[in-house]
Amino acid sequence: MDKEITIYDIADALKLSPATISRALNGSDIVKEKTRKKVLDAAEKMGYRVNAFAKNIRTGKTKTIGVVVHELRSNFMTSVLAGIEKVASDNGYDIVIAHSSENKEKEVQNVFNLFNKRVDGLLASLAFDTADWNHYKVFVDKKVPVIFYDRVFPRSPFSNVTLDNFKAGYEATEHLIEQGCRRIMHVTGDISKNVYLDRLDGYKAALAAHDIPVQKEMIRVTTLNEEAGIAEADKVLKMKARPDGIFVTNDFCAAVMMSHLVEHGVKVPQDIAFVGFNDDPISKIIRPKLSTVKYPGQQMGEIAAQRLINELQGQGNAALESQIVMRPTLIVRQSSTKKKN
Amino acid sequence: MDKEITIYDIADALKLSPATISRALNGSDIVKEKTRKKVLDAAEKMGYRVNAFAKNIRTGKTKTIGVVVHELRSNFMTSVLAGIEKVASDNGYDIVIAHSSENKEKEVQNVFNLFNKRVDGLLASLAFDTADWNHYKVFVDKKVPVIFYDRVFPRSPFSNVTLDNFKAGYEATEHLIEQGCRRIMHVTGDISKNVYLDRLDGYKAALAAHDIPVQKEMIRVTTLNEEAGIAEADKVLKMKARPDGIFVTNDFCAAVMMSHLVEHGVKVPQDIAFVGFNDDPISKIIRPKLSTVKYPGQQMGEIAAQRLINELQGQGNAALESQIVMRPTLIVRQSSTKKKN
DNA sequence: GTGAAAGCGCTAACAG
DNA sequence: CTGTTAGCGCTTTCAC
Repeated sequence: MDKEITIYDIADALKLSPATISRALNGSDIVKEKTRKKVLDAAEKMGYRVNAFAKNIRTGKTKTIGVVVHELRSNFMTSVLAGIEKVASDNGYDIVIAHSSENKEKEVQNVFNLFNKRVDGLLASLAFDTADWNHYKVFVDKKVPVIFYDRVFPRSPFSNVTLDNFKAGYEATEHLIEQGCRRIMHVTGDISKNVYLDRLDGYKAALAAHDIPVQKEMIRVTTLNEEAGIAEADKVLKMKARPDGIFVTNDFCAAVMMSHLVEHGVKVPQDIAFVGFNDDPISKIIRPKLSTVKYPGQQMGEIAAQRLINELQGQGNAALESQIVMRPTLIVRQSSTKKKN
Repeated sequence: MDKEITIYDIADALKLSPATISRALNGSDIVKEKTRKKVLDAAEKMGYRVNAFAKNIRTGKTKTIGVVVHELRSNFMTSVLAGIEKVASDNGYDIVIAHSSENKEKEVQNVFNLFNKRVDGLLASLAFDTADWNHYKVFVDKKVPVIFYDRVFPRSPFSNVTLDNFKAGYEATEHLIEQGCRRIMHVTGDISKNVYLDRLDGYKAALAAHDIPVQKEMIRVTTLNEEAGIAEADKVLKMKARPDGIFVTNDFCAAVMMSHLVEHGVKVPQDIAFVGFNDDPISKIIRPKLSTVKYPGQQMGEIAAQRLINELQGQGNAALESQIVMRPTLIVRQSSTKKKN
């Protein structure tokens, strides 16, 4: 009961050769239908399980794709993962998740780890402070395909799947303008990341389109965590000329800021309108409910995984569609509704 | 550049035997210091990377532990994972995470998957609707150690690490009683899980200790999601005799209920005091801030992982300490503070 | 259709 | 201290 069953055991039991067992198990079409059945039955009955290592060592393939995530704690990310998992398992691939907790060191370590595990391909989203792609070079060297999703390198030779962050930033900002805001603050994250840089550009473009000057002091680059939310709220309270609208690129941070301001007598949306980002559950629970930008995480995962698998199976048009950009949706709730309909 | 470097290549280059290379690479102490250095240098220079499969197939060990999580989306869970990761990597183990999204089918599939991947040991927390442990039997049969954490089987032959849910339930309820509540509602999850059953028992015991009768209609078994929160809040609104305190075993659901009630004119904590569970970030953002029960996720992860590794290394006292229970802390915020100090 | 045999990269006796 | 040798379980020519 302790010993593993191997194809040799099945071969012995059936008076066949290991080669035939192997062929039958792998659905080779040159084995007689009757034999195949017999083998499959025996395998089942004897409790046979492939030894993936032995298989991998021979084939050089692992049928596994690695997924590097920068953070697990978000709704968006779990949706993306769900999408990846779906497509992967539909195509017979396993996935192994490595999460870097927004930490570059960990990301580097994880990437090497996945490389050593010999994943067939890699899907990755960058940690907050990842600035170079040296650690992905091993994959390039061995010609193991890598596709980035969500947080990608601004200008890199890799394929990637992203949200249209520019458009998202533009629409969120324009929405605030349409609600009558003129002094719009933008609270965002590290703009060396495409994600935040593009949203910022969208914000600027929307202001420009409506002839509102961009003011440097209204653009706040922060860590987007709880402390940052409180700190920024405090700064707003101290401003002589407060903003009348704030676009924060993260719901959690937006919620913190908003609560803090409300607690200090600011009326939302009347004094200051708010728009967040992500459609996190928190946006529906907080009062006033937070307007936000939603994007299709599950589909992003599905698309990224499908492209990787296509490439693995040699059907890749990587060169033809190396950048895929997905469209966001603005969700308007009370926090930004100054005008009643 | 495309070909993998093997220990044979190094052996050839250095005019040594593969065995010596292997020994040097694995830090065996019977190899001469000078040779070891030479080998390590060469390996580095030639770009050698172990082939984990070849290694695993020989040793029968993968130096990998599988982690089954019922849900990733919580703060608590990511803390647990961080703890597991820390201990694992300190001991030279990799971890592979499989998440079941509260879905039994997926859990079953993940467990088999990890089994096939030949993890050396398993840490698992059960999905919402997992009721039997048939899928873990393969591990038992092959004597691969499994330790459950957080969500465990109420009465099972496995070791586990849990929160003292009874105590948590007791303290949360007693706190409400001390604040003057007498009609205390308990909103919780599936009580076939230890987690919820024990909290319920704690709730009942606290009521009993204060001579408050337990009323069946005040105990609500729900799914603890958003819809459940709204539905329960609606039911409360329709009650002739409303509760004056509610203990919800999940912060998110508590927040939803609370918001909904407040929106319908209920004053929190004056009319109804609230206590949640988990110390989720949301508990600090919502107004009034939510009292809650916090527990040490990171330590739970560390302890679970350490115990598993001890067992793997034959230092296990599994029989002696098969159940480890961790102590929760009640965090009092505005949502339950009826009495001012 | 099936079998025999070689070998993937590595480790673990057993010698020396 | 180092080398020789024999597999681990599987796939894959090449024969039959």
